[in-house]
Amino acid sequence: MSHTLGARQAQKQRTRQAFLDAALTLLEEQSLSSLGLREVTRAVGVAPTAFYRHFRSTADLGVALVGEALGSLHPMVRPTVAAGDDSEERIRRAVELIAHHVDSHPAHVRFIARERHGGVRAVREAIQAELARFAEEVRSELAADPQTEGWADADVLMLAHLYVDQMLITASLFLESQDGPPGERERVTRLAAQQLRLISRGSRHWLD
Amino acid sequence: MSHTLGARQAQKQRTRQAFLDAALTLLEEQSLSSLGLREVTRAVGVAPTAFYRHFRSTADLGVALVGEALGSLHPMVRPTVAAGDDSEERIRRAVELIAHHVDSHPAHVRFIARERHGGVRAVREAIQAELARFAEEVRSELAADPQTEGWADADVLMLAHLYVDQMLITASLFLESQDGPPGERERVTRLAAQQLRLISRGSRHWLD
DNA sequence: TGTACATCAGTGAACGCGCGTTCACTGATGTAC
DNA sequence: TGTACATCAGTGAACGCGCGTTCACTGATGTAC
Repeated sequence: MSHTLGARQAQKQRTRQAFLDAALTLLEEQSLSSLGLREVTRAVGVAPTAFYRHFRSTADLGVALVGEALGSLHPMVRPTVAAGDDSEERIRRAVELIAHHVDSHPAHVRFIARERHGGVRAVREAIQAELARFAEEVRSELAADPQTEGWADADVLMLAHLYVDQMLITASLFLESQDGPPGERERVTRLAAQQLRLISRGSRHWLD
Repeated sequence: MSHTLGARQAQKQRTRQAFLDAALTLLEEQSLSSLGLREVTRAVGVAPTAFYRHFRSTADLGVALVGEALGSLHPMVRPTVAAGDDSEERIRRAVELIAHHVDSHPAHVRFIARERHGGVRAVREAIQAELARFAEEVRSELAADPQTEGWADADVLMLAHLYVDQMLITASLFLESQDGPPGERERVTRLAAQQLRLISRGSRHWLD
């Protein structure tokens, strides 16, 4: 085992991760506000009291999940939005990137969509804060693009929010398409691409 | 009392409505998947068993709330979207209409935002079905507009979904602005108006 | 209008169950010398 | 390297509590004649 961490610390981290993974799985069928502490410890295979060695409450665990879930989403943000033009290739790749992310982290996407407006204040606020950071990052990406030259700062941020929201809506549609009829995924792909195109057109003619 | 309904039926309806109202209030602080049957009956002031005279479960009650909540939203849809141009006056009125709706039915808006991706399948599906109907209605409104002449049918529906989603995002932002700093409401008003303008511009140049 | 019977919204007691939290504990890991 | 002590992740028993659901009931309202 790693000497820099110590066997005890390493084991604790592994258990903590097991809590997060088990919770994420359980949250596919319910909301955080109804997730039970005993339910999670049962899924992990430890005593109920072990929970308190890692989290103060299920809400606390939820906040930790926000970091994990939006951390995995993070690398996806820039490429989705880079350059505001409607080059076919760029839009195609952006939508594919979202679809791929939903395929590889479906539980993360579901968690964020579900708890963004969910019943647990601390988690809601953590998600809003992270999404605001995303929007700020997208804003700075867009500001560097010649497309937004001469735009008011507030308008660049407005467009950034539009892209971030659109990204989440699309991710959520891909998620739902997983238990939909065959061909649903393709329908969502086309829909998302057309919506990005329309937003692009709007950007291109913003200063008309 | 109304002769056409009967005192018994009328009283039953009143109790049922009390259940819906109490549940909506309780759902401001939690999700449907953690709402308890006894919690609701306690709020109404009846015995727990009275619940079963009206609903099979809290999920069933949730489905009834979907009808009520989206019914109240319904009259708002058409005017928000009527005519795809970006006339200042039209956009201003649309945003004001949304803001007014959030002011007068905050609990309905919160319920829909929360449960749209929430932990109760039957409710999620009921909301998706109603929103699809909204989108269809918006589509038919847009199709009648000269703006969309020559558009593919799928693209008109695509734009309709964009408007419906935008409407919900805006409503949700207004809701959050209620416990935000002063001036937040005005910021949301401007943001929403600019986003509608951008979508309008995109529509206007769709066939370029 | 009055009477006899049917309906049914709401009651209240009872049930078994799983919940979150407390507490003193154990025993493997870490640390000081 | 070996020893003695400290730390602390995970345990297991115990608690009081509120949950959803069942059941036989009551009494006001509705209906038939």
